[in-house]
Amino acid sequence: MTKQKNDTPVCEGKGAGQPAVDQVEQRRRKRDTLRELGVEPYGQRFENVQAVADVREAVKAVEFEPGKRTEHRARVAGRIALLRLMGKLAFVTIRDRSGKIQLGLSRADLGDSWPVLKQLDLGDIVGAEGVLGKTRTGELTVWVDRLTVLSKAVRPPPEKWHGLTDVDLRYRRRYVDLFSNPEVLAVFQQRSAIIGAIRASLVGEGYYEVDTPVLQPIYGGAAARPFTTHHNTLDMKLYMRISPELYLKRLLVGGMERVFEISRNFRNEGISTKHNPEFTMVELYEAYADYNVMMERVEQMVAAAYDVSTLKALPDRTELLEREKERIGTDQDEAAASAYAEAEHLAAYQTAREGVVAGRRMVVFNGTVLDVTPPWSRRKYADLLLEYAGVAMGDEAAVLAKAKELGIETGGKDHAVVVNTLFEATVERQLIQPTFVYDYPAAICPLTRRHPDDPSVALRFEAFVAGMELGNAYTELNDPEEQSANFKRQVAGEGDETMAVMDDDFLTALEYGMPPAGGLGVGIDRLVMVLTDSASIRDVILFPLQRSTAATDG
RNA sequence: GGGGGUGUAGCUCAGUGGUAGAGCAACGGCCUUUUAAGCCGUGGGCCCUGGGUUCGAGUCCCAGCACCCUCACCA
Repeated sequence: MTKQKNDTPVCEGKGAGQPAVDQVEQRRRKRDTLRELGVEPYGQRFENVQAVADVREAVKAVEFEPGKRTEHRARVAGRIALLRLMGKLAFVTIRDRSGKIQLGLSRADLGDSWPVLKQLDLGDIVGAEGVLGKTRTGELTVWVDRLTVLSKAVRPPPEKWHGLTDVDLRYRRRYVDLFSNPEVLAVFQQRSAIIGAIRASLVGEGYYEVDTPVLQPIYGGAAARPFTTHHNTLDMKLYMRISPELYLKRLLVGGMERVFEISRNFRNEGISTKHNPEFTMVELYEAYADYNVMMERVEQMVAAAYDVSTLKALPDRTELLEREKERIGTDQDEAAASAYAEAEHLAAYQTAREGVVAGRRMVVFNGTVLDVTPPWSRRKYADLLLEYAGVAMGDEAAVLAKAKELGIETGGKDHAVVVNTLFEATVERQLIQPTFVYDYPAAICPLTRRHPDDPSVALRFEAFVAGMELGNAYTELNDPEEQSANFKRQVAGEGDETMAVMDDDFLTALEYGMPPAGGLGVGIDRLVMVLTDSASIRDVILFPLQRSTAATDG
């Protein structure tokens, strides 16, 4: 749909009289008029700009007399969100990264610059300087004496109240989504803060941040199909990494005893609200630790991430929903069920807010209240399987019977694989509150040390939140013989954890001696989803993969 | 891959087989403290694409394309 419409150039005039001119053409004309007025429509550096939020903060304590101006000056810049021209006076609301502020412009103040105003449109970027005041209605206003055009937008922005809602277009033109939907911008600002907090948290524990290859001759560390590519000069087949694991462990061998990487991984698998072909993990390894330490690291990182994001987000989102509810209330035939759902959602926010007041770290995700305050619940894999599937992990007959009952394919599959499929089908979606599930069937954990008291299980845990896998961790296997044997089984295609090629160099590294260690990967995108109440992974990835690249136009 | 849904003006959306609609945005006019500003007027459409049924299709049928939800698959 986008292609067809946007390729249409200027609308042709129908019938007699004036030719019909589309909005882009109108704006181009205004751009030209600006040049005729001696105003360059694409400005340059605009110095000493204050963020709108900083302007507000600076005069927080000032007592304004409504209708009067003060001596406080402000210099701001942003995109025009609202434009109201009234004869010799205009109000222009601009938005920058930190918020909105109103500009007041009068012909008396602007003098010769006044005609410039008529050439401005919604979506243009302007700079303005003037004195602060409040209108009779109490709105903080910059009474502009100098107006600078910084960028003329020749395309009109989306409708000002609803913004851009077409999901496809929002992802394809994320830049429009970002400037027209402030809550989207807020999500990505929080994402930035969350990654910063995780980084700071690990650096504070003495971790080194490293970068390991994205282009790998041998892929490993996870069971997923890779994207393949080719290097021309070396005439070499390469894979985009599916995991940084095997490289980070080499660094443990090298003596970097605490390392982490914020790693973009690429998996050539299905796309869903929880899966994007490229996604971000923080993966870390800590010598002399084990998976119990890794549980603490998860709790610590999530707490750090929470502290920089949700405390701010909670009231904002509540306000947003209240506004939404109000809007629905005014639309007469809007489904009452929808309003009810919103009310339920608000109730969840209320509960979360009360929890926060009581000192808990609580969020609302998809309408469910989650408490991510450490410590999280720790549950043994086998116990959960017994509880939700009603079968003992070691009881092959019972596991098979239950799997068949649920329509799970079992033919020719390893017992551990059947067990895990059963686990995924019965247990995972029940794990709403943050939970560490530990001691997985050993056969599905080729990189994990086995339990010293029970070799059928491995020292691995996965972290679940809202029925979604958030992280995965092991007490790392550092025995090269055992690792070699596990790899051989994988290459042979056993246990559903296949590997294309043996990574001999990794085994060589282990033979030099890798310290015992705990290792952990946490899905950043999913964590951001939970902390920003985003229902789809595409809402926390700036440019999620979309079909068809032909949609761009001039 | 299965099931369900959506696709109409720049944006958000109505539309009952019979000449294509609203709000916002745009254009013209009035207006010096407005609040999603208002009032008067004007322009703007390959109704996703391709077939079919029909005297007549935005509407009904079939196929396709794109997106969303869901199930399946998926460390």
